Amino acid sequence: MGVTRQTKQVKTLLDIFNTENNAISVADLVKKLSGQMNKTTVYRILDRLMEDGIVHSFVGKNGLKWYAKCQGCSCDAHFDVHPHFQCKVCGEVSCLTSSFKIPEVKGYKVDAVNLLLVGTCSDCL
Amino acid sequence: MGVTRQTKQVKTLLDIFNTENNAISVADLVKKLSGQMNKTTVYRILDRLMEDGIVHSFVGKNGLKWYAKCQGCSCDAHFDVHPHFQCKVCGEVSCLTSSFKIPEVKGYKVDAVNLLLVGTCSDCL
DNA sequence: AAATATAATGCAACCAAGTTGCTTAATTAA
DNA sequence: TTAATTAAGCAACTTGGTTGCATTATATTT
Ligand SMILES: [Mn+2]
Ligand SMILES: [Mn+2]
Ligand SMILES: [Zn+2]
Ligand SMILES: [Zn+2]
Repeated sequence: MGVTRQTKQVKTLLDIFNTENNAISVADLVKKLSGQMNKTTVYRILDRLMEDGIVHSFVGKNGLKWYAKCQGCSCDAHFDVHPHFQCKVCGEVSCLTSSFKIPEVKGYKVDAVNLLLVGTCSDCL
Repeated sequence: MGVTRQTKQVKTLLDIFNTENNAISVADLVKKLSGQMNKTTVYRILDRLMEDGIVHSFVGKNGLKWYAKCQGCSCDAHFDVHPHFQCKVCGEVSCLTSSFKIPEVKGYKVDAVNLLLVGTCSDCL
């Protein structure tokens, strides 16, 4: 299990994910929380929250790690497989609700799919 | 235009991409070529080769940058839009020939798609 | 075959993201 | 309230990637 103690820092992180609709990069979190919390703490809490199925992570177009809140996941399995969208203009990253089928590739066994759409979001169009 | 002079270092890089079927991470290239070539040079040549449509780049599942040879691209446009596959066992990354249609998302303008399949390759099954 | 112009390399220093080991503090249970 | 132990802080480190500038090598001109 991931989080076992309800520390002030865990509450802070949970609050951020509960009020924020979009995904957040770890780098941004560390910056935003500098002074409140050590960056090592941020990384470790995110790890634990992911173990618990509270958040999920993925890699953005520049190789940075992003986190977003899960919808209906548990510590046993991450169910919400979905694409992500990254806006080239404002930089915002969001989870898309549209599902997609895992493509079959002959000779390969596909376990996970990372689908990142890059373009311009509705606000920036 | 990217490459204008046929230096020893450029030839070395081109030779690697012409003999290697799979994608190569920049980190691996820098390691493999250490002693032969400065890492700054590796990064800069890769940039130029990409400008010329000779190689293309993408981000692997751990956020590392990978390069692979293009098929039929020019300095004007990178045409070969395709998914990539990363094997969790041996770590190899390869370009998939299967094409896919760019998904439409209401309200968004999608310019590029990064599709990375993660699983087990035929050698490791 | 020099001389020239300048593209490209090497080097060192730097930056940013992420990790590790260990000490100290805070939460929870007894 | 004490004790057990999870979790936070801190500092040092690692790795991938970038930048500025001096030097070298390529291609072109004379
Ligand atoms: Mn998501
Ligand atoms: Mn490819
Ligand atoms: Zn936007
Ligand atoms: Zn494999």
